[in-house]
Amino acid sequence: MSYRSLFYPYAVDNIHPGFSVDCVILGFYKKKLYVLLTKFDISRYWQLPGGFMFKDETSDEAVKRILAKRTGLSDVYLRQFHLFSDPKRTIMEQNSEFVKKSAERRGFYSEEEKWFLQRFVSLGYYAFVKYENIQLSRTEKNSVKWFDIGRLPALYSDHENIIKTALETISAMLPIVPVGYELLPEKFTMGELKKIYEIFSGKILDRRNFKRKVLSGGAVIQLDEIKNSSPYNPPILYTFDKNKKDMLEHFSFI
Amino acid sequence: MSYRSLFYPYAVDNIHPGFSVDCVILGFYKKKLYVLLTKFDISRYWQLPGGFMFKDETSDEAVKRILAKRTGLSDVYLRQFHLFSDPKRTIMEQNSEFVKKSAERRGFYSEEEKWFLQRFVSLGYYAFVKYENIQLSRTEKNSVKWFDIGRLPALYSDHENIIKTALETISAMLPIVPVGYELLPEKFTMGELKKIYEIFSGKILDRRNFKRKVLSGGAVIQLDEIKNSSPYNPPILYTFDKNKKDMLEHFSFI
DNA sequence: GCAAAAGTGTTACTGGTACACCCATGG
DNA sequence: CCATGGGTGTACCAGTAACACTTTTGC
Repeated sequence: MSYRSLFYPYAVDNIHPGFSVDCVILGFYKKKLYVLLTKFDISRYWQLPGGFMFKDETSDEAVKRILAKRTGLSDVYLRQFHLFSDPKRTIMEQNSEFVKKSAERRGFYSEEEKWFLQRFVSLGYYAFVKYENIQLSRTEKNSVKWFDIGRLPALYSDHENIIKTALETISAMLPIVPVGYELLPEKFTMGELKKIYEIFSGKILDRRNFKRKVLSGGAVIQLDEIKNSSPYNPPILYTFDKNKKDMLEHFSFI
Repeated sequence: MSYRSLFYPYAVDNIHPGFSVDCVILGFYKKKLYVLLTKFDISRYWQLPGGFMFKDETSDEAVKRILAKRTGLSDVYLRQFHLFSDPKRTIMEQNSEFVKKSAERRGFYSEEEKWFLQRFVSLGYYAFVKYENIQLSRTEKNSVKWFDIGRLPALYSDHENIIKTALETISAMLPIVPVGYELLPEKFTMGELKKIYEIFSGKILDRRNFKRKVLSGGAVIQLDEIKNSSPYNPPILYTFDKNKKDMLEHFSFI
């Protein structure tokens, strides 16, 4: 059996040199924040979904392409947040090991993949997706899994730092990031929305004041429905007013 | 007379490939915002101070190096804000013309400079400097000038867009950017501080409310001095409380 | 009946907004 | 004496913070 290069479809002559993108894909599920990570079977580390930029692409297009491949989703809220450019961020031993294992499996060593053994700067993106909409497209060579943001496994390269920086950036910009809108499903409870803001802000919010403020903004409307699947006193469901979607980037619940 | 390459000290084998940095250096003087631009004598366009990143540098180090060379300043407030990656952002005709003119002047054409005729992505930084501290280090081949932000000349490549994006970014993040602290001299008047916030926010602020808010924060202290050089009723001078400098990144005058 | 989640309303305080009058200087 | 910049204080309103009791459900 023959293996295609693990770098496919990337090669030295079709990518922008020394440049990669990495994407911190966040999802919210049962009161917790999760980040989507992938692992190649021959790698010892989990890593952020990422890849390279073709010569005729913008970085946004590259990330969208990569993300569509991993999650099947398009139209995802996606923002670049930082370029990671420390010359020491690329851990050359990890990359060498990767190229070596890939070569072993293919049964021959190819000069072709030498381009991978150089310094890369990486543009970090964060993305918000609706957890339930994602179907993890695992293949035999490539696992994809959600990880609780508080319990990350050993990560490739500086990816732990990329995740940390993403979360800090989002926190700092919470008032102008539509984090609730993007992370929650169509219908959600006030408790879920509150929880998201609590996670990112690191503060406990008052239930009653939070609700009043959210509803006073007018972008969230109360439905005539309750979520009866939940235990205890069933909560009311809410939804975002799609007409006022634009407000969400400029108005804040916090 | 022989000319050194205009790209000196950059060459294909010492820079990170396909990557540049550009810096929007802002200064405040007499109620107006200025941006620092440079022009090579052989170029038809003004441009942002920028350059390339050496193989052993971070992008921050590259920008600091470039900025020190242009302005003589170190310890400048400097932040990356966006990576410009449109494949069409590099206007190849402009670059070709530049290489050609440079070659003509040197009297020979060198293959060496071919690396300049490729696609570059550029990491944008903004910097705040104290206008009065800058001495423009013009050379015979290279002009450096302040331009009123509202009256820019024809700019190289996508630099007009980079400036526009920088200003938008700063506006969006005004509450967490210490714009007053970095742009104003040691001693300043309340009117000057207010003007800076008005420029970035695009709003007219109430003099009395602004002052009250600023002083209630505690990071600005009133001096026992007036600025008697000014016309009309001489204003009181203020200064930032250096002990509370950290607050300025987290507290807002607006 | 107890624990957990969620529903509801009032009060007090603080911070923001709006606004008017006076003073100093230069032309 | 007028235009311009700057100094000062008050009154009102809105938004925020703090807070208690009741309901539903499962165990």
